[in-house]
Amino acid sequence: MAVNIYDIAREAGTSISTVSRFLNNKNVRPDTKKRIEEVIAKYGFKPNAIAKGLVTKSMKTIAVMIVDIRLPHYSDAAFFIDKELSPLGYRVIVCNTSGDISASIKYIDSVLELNVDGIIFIGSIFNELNRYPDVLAKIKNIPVVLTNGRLAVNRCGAVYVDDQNGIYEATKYLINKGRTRIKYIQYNSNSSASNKATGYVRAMKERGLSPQIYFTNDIFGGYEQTERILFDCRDVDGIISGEDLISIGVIRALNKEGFKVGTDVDVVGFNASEYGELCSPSLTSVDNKIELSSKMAAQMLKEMIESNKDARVEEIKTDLSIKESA
Amino acid sequence: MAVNIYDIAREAGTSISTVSRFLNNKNVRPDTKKRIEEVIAKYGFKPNAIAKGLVTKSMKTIAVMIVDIRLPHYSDAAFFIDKELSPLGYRVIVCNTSGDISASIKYIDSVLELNVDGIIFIGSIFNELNRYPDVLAKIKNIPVVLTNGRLAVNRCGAVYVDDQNGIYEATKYLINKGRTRIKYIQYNSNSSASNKATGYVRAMKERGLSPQIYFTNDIFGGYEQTERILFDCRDVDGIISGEDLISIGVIRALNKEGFKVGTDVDVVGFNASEYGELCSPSLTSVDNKIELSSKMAAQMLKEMIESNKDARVEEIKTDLSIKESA
DNA sequence: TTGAAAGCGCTACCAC
DNA sequence: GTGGTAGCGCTTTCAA
Repeated sequence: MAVNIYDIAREAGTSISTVSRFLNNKNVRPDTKKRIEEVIAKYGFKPNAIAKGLVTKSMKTIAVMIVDIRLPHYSDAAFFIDKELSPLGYRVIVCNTSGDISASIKYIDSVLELNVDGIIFIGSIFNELNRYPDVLAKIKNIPVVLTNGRLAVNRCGAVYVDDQNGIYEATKYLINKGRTRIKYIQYNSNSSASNKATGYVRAMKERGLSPQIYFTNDIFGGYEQTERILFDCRDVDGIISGEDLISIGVIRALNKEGFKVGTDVDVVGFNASEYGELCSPSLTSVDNKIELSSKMAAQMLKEMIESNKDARVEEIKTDLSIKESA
Repeated sequence: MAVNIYDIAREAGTSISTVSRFLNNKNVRPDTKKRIEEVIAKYGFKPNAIAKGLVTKSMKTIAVMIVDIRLPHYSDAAFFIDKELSPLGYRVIVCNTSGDISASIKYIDSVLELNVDGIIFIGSIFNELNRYPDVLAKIKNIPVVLTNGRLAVNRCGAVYVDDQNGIYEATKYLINKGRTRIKYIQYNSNSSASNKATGYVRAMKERGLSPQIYFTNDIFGGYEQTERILFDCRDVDGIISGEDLISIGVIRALNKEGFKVGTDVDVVGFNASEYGELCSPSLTSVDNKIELSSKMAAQMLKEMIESNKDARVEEIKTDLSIKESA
């Protein structure tokens, strides 16, 4: 049905070898080239990537493992990775692993069957894969890159964002502004979340202040949740959380209770997402450079795939993006 | 390096044909089956999907074309499509077309080379592809599904969400509450956006009220934008927009100016996204059933791929999700 | 139920 | 520079 390289060769009066060379920008005499070009244009011929992949072992396809594309942090990551790699001809397969490690493994199997050229894992949760030697064995021969993590395989690049220090600096910022009764809201209890919390605890203890952490599992912070937190927070002058959406919920609740956010009480978030502009006052937030880290991860994977470069480990420092809420 | 079907056959003392039959759940004698099973387990053998794809012409892969995965509406769509099709063994390739039709065409070419089994286009913007006969020609032989659109190709399913009626009903709701000075904020000027605006205009005119539309291109509604809108809106008692994020920005601005949203002035959004919970008062919004429509699109595509079913056209009605802002 | 062999559409090697 | 040909790892006839 669809035309193939044989059809093109026949009509151009040459061999499939020559057509193949043309397709791969190898040396072909100008006149032969011209004839091939014309026939290809005539039929709108596109070489079959599957057949090519079977020979070359590369499908020009990479997989991105993320927890949930609906969360701004992850959709940003997927977006910037796509933006970086699509122009280079790579196709991006997005896998919503839901933070469930057995689901992740299914996705890994699936993309491995497809012979993806590489995998990017977003988020420290994927460190858990180190506990599955059989999974590591499967991916030991293809390049992978993690953000905030590392896998015990041959070719594993990493982009670390110093989350802990980001929260540490944010806490110090509030303390330097004279805040002393600062609480931290921890979303989830995975390693990434507790890592951030540790930054807060460190900063508090350094100044002789006593840290206090609240836990939540609802990122959109239902009223009950934020109200409960507020109930405990009447004596608070600073609130930091590890996710912008949570801090935005806190601001909403504080507004409702009549607190002047940014004056009576400071609020700081994490991610510096655009959503921080949706609340009033706008949200001061730790900027963990999602665009930069995603691009670096993509770039790193590309280099590992194409130039067989050694795995690198890169570090990124966060900034504090100061707006109105602190 | 990796084991293949030949290795399995040899070690199981049978032929590759039989191993292939086993892999595809065809008839194999129990004892042969058992031997094959054991060898496969021993090596953790996974059949190569590329080789399989070359023969079967199916890679069990589908593509989703969306404008920008960072927008909640689209990331929801991608999430629910993945959730629906991944368990069935399909891999989902996400393409951020950026609303640029020539970028879309590049993505289409790319996934077509991969012989994807089908394509889902999210959003009416992809109706524009009808103006490119050469593009239509390329996809005329694979099943496609659009939400809020239709392509002039053989096998094109569609899931329509009646956006226009959703806004129409929302407008009538405000009018029935006694609001008369209702404005509409239109984001973008593509067919989807103007379609929604039309619903507003229809409802206003039916009641003899004069419609008034503001335009914006910034979905996160910078202050300047919302303030400008507000400047013109001092005589307003209702504001409707075609995107939740815009309405949330409006609420923030109104709060700041001292308006009592839900009392002095009603605000209605569109999408009924969870972000509507992030503002105070919480956002009343047209629920366009993104989860349902995404699942239906995925289901429809799957049926077209697997059972060669005829293309269907389905319609979904919106609801008005009433919260505090109206 | 099983095995042999052709073929899917390419790339890459070898000889010319 | 070009053409012939052997695979890549599967599925799918066709015979047995």
